[in-house]
Amino acid sequence: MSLDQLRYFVAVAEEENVTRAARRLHVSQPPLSRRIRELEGELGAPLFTRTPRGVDLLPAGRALLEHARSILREVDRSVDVVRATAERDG
Amino acid sequence: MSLDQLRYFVAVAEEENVTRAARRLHVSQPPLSRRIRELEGELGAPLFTRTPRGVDLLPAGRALLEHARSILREVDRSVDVVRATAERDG
DNA sequence: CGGGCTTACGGTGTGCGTAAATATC
DNA sequence: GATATTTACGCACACCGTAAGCCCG
Repeated sequence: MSLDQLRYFVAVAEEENVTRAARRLHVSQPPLSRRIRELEGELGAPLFTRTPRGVDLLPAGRALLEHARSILREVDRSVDVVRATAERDG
Repeated sequence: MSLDQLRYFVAVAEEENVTRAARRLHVSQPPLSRRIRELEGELGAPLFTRTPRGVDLLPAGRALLEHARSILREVDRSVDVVRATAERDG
């Protein structure tokens, strides 16, 4: 599982649609779809159901969404903290 | 910044020595050294000072170490939660 | 010299984009 | 037929390991 995969997942979960998420992420849709499937494969659990209009979050997907957001937030914060610390203490 | 980079960083920080960290991670030392340098480059801040015996954590490195451990813990926990949720709710 | 970090280099695998296929309304 | 996801395919980039180089006690 990679941070990119989590970012991809969050976008798809928020858009509930792979095509729109791909546009938002500035990547093409087939690789995005594939990486979501790979993520589901790694976790051993489906995260979405596929519908004619897009995708719907399953309970496991909703659980991951919270965690993914939290992880990505902490990553961003870490970068800020490290830079600020380097700035301050040389 | 990738999760692998954070795992590599944590090992080097704990061992205070790239060679030992490489053994622990079952990777060879040159790529490990390079990825640490790349991480420093991405962050725009050095994380270690190089010494004849190995490496010493700088303040920015100590700050990152805490965050990295926390992030990696949350990643592991997320996997558990997602699997448990999928198990429970089908 | 010995131990450690770094640079050089070649190979492999992962991830992307385009194009074609499949499915549902 | 339109909109959406998935599969096929070829290519580029990232990462690794081996080998060689560099620095300091």
